[in-house]
Amino acid sequence: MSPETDRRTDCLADWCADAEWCGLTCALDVLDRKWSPVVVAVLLDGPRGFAAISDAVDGVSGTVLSETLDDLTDAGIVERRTVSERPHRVEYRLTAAGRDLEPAVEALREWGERHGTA
Amino acid sequence: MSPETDRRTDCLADWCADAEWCGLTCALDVLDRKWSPVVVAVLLDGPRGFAAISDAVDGVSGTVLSETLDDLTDAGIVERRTVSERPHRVEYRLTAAGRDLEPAVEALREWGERHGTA
DNA sequence: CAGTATCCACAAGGATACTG
DNA sequence: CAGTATCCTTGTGGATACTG
Repeated sequence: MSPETDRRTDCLADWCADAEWCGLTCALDVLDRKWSPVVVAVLLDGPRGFAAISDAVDGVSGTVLSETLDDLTDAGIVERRTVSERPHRVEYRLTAAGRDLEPAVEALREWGERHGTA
Repeated sequence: MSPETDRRTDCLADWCADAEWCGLTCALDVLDRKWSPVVVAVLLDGPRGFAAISDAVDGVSGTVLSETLDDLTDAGIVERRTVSERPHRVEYRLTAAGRDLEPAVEALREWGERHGTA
């Protein structure tokens, strides 16, 4: 009954207890934050600046959006590009791994369209 | 700038601010809890009792699993069936809406298999 | 504009003990 | 076995103010 027995040690999610659901838990770990999937969905339409994302994702605070983008960047899903301009601008775009999330995000969105209404 | 302008009032998620991502936010709202998607994944393999789910989802406490199943039941994703036996037994199974989550869960799991390893 | 630094509030997970 | 009732701790979101 040792919890380590069938645990995937190469899994990014530290709460992945059993190998059976490791893929799922890893994906969930990356999209753990409330707004992460929505941000990914926004960026699937193309690169955006901070303000554009903030506008598209109505309801998120600047602080949290910043943290969310940081986490997504650390996870290798989002890439930051600082544009040397005045005023200061930063562009966020999905990496290949990020774009690869499209089927999952799409599937979730479609489910919501079908079942998520009262 | 009224936040209510383009908000889908028929969306189950109360934090769905704009119609654009309503489907996605609704789905996320339903799978909001840490273990919800994993529980759904387990039940995609067929109906299970409380103990069986608890065993399959290694790492979750009884309290939280109970709450998770309650929420999923309220959301119309899981169905409870009490089996009149001794000792007391309860069976959980996915509803049609729950089974309809399979593509999304599968897509997430596949992404994790591809990208979620260190 | 694009953040960072605090501070606060609340929700959710976990442990334990108890009940039908 | 299948929960429910507490209690505790942490994580996360949000507001505000400040910096480059």
